[in-house]
Amino acid sequence: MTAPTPRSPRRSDALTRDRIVEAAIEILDEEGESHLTFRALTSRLSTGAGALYHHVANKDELLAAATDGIIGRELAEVQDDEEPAASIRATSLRIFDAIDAHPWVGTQLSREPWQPAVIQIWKVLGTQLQDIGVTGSARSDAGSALVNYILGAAAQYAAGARRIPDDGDRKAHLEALAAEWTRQDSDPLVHESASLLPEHEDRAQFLVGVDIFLAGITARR
Amino acid sequence: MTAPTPRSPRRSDALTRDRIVEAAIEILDEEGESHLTFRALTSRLSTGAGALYHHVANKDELLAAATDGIIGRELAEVQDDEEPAASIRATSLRIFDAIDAHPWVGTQLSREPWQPAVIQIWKVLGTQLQDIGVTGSARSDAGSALVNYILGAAAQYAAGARRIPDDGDRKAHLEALAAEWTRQDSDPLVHESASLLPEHEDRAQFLVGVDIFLAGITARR
DNA sequence: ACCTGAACACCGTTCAAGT
DNA sequence: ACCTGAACACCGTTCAAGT
Repeated sequence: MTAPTPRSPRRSDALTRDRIVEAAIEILDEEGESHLTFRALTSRLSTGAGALYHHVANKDELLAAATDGIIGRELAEVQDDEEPAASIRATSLRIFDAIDAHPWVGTQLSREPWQPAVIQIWKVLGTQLQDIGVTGSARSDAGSALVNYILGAAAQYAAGARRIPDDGDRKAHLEALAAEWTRQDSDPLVHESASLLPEHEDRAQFLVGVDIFLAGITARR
Repeated sequence: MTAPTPRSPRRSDALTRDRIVEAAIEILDEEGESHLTFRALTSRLSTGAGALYHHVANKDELLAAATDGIIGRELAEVQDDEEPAASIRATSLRIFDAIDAHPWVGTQLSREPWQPAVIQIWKVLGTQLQDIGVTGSARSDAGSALVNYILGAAAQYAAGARRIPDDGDRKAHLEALAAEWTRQDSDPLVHESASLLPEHEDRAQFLVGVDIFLAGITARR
């Protein structure tokens, strides 16, 4: 244990790990994943590259910390519903919405299974699964299915949203994509999928997936 | 001028897109994702960078083509079982095994939703869902849930396998990870998960996830 | 201890020049 | 048309030198 050392007044702009992670989140949100570089960070924080490495091991750790920051804030808001299945739906939607607001989080979450943000998700959903009466290795199996579904959907929707912006042109984009599919492929199933594409809503479809897994977990209990 | 043109041993034929994709798959399999560079490719194919760009638009397209090559070969082997649910299990396991053999495929599949390999997976599973009696927008919802689960699990297991090699030390690695979890976290749920970790089998757990999904589809039909 | 910023060892991609 | 390979505009990371 160290004795409380008297310190000189902290410079208000002292570099800390948190400040670096915050700056990284700003760049990721404002300019996108490809613009997060150590050079952009040093410029935004008016420092040198070596200073950043004094607080952060490398870029992977920085991305994991930024992701953990976003997911942590979101999961802190989770309030358990009286109906345990409703809590699982709410948690899943929170994660979906966080990724919708920060697409880079969707990419990062599927990159490293034991990063802090993924462990957080596991813990919250694991507890909620316990609440609906799933325990032991069944909980571990159900949790893995649900987490893998959420992370997979997250990555796909995030990548899709990056390509097809959710603006006024969204429907036109989806119609163009549907037209491309039907042109390239005569399979009637592809045609049917293409016809459904323009009306497709990511968030609603994501929730249907959560419900399918919940129904499956209940059916097998 | 003297007679026949000297050629380097690997360069016995003209450069084609297929030859480039094959060489990329070799590098990815033998040396890993981080070693696939255009410089490594030019060296293996005894050519220049510009020549590669004459056949392939960029690195993303090359990775998508390599992934499509692996997935295409694997799905071509799919034979429909008499029991339609068994066909879905078999297809899912084929994709899992392909990713187990080529971890980079798992990473790539979750990067771009409308790449050829993902569309192939959609088509095969969509047809098999049709066979168990799911049609219209229900098929689209179920297909999205199943594909997202498979791709999410694929990415997680592939990233995990990269960190914890499936060799004699696997169990020791998992025990060390479990010990780390329990040290950092006193939550009894985390302790229970940690105790299950060393005996955990990715492939079996993946299949349980597919079964949960199938049970959910059946329950909601 | 904390920070600076030049230097190192790479990248993907382009393009004038060759056959 | 197809190919070559140097050049360009970047990267993440390191490290001797400063305060």
